[in-house]
Amino acid sequence: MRKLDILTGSDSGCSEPRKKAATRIFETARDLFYRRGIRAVGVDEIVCQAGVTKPSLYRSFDSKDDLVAKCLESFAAEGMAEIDARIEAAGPEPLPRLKALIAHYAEEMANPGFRGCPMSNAAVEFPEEGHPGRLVVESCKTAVRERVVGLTRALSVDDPEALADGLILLIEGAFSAHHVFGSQGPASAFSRAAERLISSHLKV
Amino acid sequence: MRKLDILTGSDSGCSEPRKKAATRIFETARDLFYRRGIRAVGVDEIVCQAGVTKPSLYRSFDSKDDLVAKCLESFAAEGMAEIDARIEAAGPEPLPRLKALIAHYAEEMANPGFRGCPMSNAAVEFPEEGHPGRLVVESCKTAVRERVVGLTRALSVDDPEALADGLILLIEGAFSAHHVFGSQGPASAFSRAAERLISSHLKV
DNA sequence: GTTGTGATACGTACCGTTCAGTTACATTTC
DNA sequence: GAAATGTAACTGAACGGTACGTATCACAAC
Repeated sequence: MRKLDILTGSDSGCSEPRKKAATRIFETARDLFYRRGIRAVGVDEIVCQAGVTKPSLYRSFDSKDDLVAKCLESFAAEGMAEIDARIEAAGPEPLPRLKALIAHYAEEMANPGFRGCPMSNAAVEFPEEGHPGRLVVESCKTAVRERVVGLTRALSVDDPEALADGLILLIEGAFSAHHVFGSQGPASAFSRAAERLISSHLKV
Repeated sequence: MRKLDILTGSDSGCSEPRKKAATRIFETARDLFYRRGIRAVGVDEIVCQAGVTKPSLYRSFDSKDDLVAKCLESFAAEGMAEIDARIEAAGPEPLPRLKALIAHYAEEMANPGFRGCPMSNAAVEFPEEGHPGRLVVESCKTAVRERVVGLTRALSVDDPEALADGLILLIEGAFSAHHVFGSQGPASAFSRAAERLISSHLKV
């Protein structure tokens, strides 16, 4: 249980005395897994690019799968914190909160380094039930779905669950379409489609 | 160029005299790649499950990547033929044709063996530009996008391109959401969301 | 103030396995 | 007698993973 403490790399002061091996490994793995895919990246490449050695990896992580799961957990926590912050910043009114969520995803996809959702990508790479990484993905996606349906239920719309799921389809679709078409493809229609879907549920 | 001829395995008659090695390899690879992922399946497993040997694989295919690309081509051709047939069967009216396309995807996702779109999955597994499999994916997705935009342009709607892209987001989103949530998740809202999006563009 | 000593952190070198791909040759099938 | 396939071994690289040696630092003892 203490293993994760080391990942923070809290050196408290000093002039960048080179991060701890575990931290370097973790950050490098996160980057490589996201950019190139998880199965496509071997542990040798991770330690090489992190400037450390393999035993350092296995001292801090039980296995590659463990490292994968911890990276995905990090992605999930980061993503959830971002959308929660974005929703809160939109104030108390339900509609602006929902639109803030849409805007957040639209901006995220406009980032130059964007290469889809790390969770959705992992779900494709690990179809086998029970994979440690898959569990993280499932709980994260479920949490997001609950956030969205929580927002639509606060709205005065017909069938808020259907609206929430429709919006999730648009979000996931934009993630996916980005892989093939980039940000100028169908993903560019994301915000407008989401707004249309919302208003079609609103005007009853 | 003759290599593909063998894949049809046209034995013309006889009582199932065991298919040709290339055919068995091809069909087995298609199945395994789709069910388990491309990177997760090795050539040894393919030839083992196909009941053939490795030299037979490399006599018919230049490499694993070549086999991957040919499998993806097959998926693409099959998919395109299905949606074209479905659209044609819907008659000459543009709206029923578009709705037939939506219905097709909805039915496809209801299949028990459904595990997302082979093309979209491959795009996640092979992010590197220029991969032989990726070229197939890109041309296929582009062709589908052209089909959809062709259908929406035939409709009297405002911004048919935006409608087409919105529908593509819903389709891709349903593919993607299916990986995590199965057919009972957000993907179940696919048809209704598509209909709402279409009518929101129609009533102008 | 130098010299033990133990714990932490890390690297060197290697393990066995699996990967994609190949070879030479024997066997089946038509 | 070709053409297609199987047998059995192999290559070299990459894979995930590990036994073991070494550097570093804190804290003590002398």
